[in-house]
Amino acid sequence: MKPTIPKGTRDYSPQEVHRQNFIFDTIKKVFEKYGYQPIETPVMENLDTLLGKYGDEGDKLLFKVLNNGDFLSKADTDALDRRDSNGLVNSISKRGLRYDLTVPFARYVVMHQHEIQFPFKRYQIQPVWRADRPQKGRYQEFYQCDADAIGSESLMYEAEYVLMIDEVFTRLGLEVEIKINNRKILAGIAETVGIPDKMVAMTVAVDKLDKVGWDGVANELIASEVTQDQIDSLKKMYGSRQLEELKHLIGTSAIGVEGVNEITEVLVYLSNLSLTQQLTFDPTLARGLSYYTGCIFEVKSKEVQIGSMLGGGRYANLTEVFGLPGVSGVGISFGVARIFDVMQELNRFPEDIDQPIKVLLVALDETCHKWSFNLLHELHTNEIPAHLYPEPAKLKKQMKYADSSDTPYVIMIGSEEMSQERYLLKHMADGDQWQLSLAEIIEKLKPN
RNA sequence: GUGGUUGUAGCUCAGUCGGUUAGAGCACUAGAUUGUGGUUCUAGGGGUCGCGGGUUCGAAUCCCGUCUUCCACCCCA
Repeated sequence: MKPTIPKGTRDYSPQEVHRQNFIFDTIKKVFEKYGYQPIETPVMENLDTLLGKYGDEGDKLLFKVLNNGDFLSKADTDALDRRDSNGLVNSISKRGLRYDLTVPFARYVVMHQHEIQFPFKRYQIQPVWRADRPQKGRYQEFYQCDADAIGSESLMYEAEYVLMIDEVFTRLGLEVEIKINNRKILAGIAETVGIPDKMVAMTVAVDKLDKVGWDGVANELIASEVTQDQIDSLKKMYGSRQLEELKHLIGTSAIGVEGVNEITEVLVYLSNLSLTQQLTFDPTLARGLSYYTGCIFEVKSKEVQIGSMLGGGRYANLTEVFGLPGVSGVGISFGVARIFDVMQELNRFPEDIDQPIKVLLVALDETCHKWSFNLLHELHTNEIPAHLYPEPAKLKKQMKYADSSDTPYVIMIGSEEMSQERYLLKHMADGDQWQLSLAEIIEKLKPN
C-alpha cells in the first residue's frame, strides 16, 4: 500500500521538532515567569462538553469519535433511514476531539474547583483538532499554547497578556501587530446604530472592512436586512478609530461605554511600560469564539500574509454551563503551526537548535570498533552527544554519513590511534584536524 | 460546507495533436580513490503517470467519480 497521512495533518522531522520545541520553550518560559501552572487534559472530551460552545460553525468542525462495539445496533434507525447525519450523531458518537483548550479548561476548573485557589492561572500546550478545509497555515491538527487566568474580573490580566504576547513574539524575533477590542464596544455600536439584534451579523461584516471596504460591508449588511440609514450611521461610528471619539459617539449605550472604559483601563495599566511590538485598538476586530464577552485579542504578522497567530479574550461565564456560575476568566492562545510557518518562511530560527549529534566516531577495523565503543561511552558520560558508526565500513562511507547528517566533528580511530591512545579529531566545516587524547577531546567538545 | 486548482522517479519539474520502450536536473548506489566528506568524471538502480471506472485499435494526455494539495469564500490559531 501507499502510505499517506490524513488531510490537514503533517509529519515533523527532527529539524522541525527541534524548531517547534524552540517555540514551545520560548512560550513556556514566559508563561512560567508570569506564574502560570501547567495542566493537561484528554484529547477526547464528551461531545456534550464541546457542543454548543463555539457557535454553529464550530459544532460543524468538531471531530466526532465513533462509539466502540456494535454501535449500529443502538443507532437511531429513523435518522439512519432518513440519511440524517446530524440526527444520527447522538446515537453513534458520544465523544469528540477537543476543538480548543479553553472549553476543556472550563470543564477542568468546574471538576477540580475544590482543589483550586482562585484566581487560578494555568497554561496548557497540547494539540487540538478542527475538521476545517485545509489551506496554507490552516491545519486539521495543530498545537495551541494557552494561558488563562480564571476567578477574577481584574483587567490587570488583560494588560498582563499584552505584556506576555509582546515578550513572546519579541523573543521569537517576529514583528507583529497586537490588536485589542472589546465585545461590549461592539454591542454598544450595534445598540447605538439601532441593530442590537443584528450584532453578530454586524461584527462579522465589519471584521472584513479592511479586506472588502465599505461597499462590501454594506452589501453583506443589506443582505442581513440592515437599512441604508443604519449602515450610514455605522460608517460614521467607524469614521475614526480613536478611543476618545468612539466614547463620545457611543455615549448613549451603557454597555458601549463600559467597553470603552475597560479598554482604557487596560491601557492605563500599560501606560508606564514600553512595548516592543505595536499595540492597536481596533474596533473592527470581531474575532473570537462565541463565548467571549469582554476584551478580545488577536495577533497578526506584519511580515507574512497568514491568518492570526494568536487569539484570545475574556469569557465572563464559560463555567456556568458546567454548573459553576459567576466565575470570569480571560486567556490567550498561541497558534504554533502558524508561528512555525512564519518563522520558517522568514528563516528566523536560530542555527544552534538543529544540532543534536556533536561528533561521529569512525572506526577503521573490527578491533578499533570494539575499542571505540568504550570511547563512545566516555563521551556520553561527559554529556557529549555522540554516535559511533555501527560497523567499520569504508572510511569514505562513514565520512559521507557525517557530512550529510551535518555532524560537526568526526573522531577517527585506527590501529595507530588505538595503540597511542591519541585520536584524530576533525572539524568538518573547515577541515582542521588534531591528534588528541580522549581527555583533550572531551575538553574541547564538552558543552559549556 | 461552496467554488476553483493541483497530482508524472526520493525531491523539483518536462512530456507536442491521444501513438512505439515516459524523460531531465538534483538525490541515491558502485567505481575512479585500500586512512579523509564536500568538487569532478564514469557506470548503475529506481515509475501501479494519485486512485477507481469509462471512451478509444491505442490514454500520463480525453470524460466521470474519488482522494490529496493549494487558492478564494465561510470560519478560525
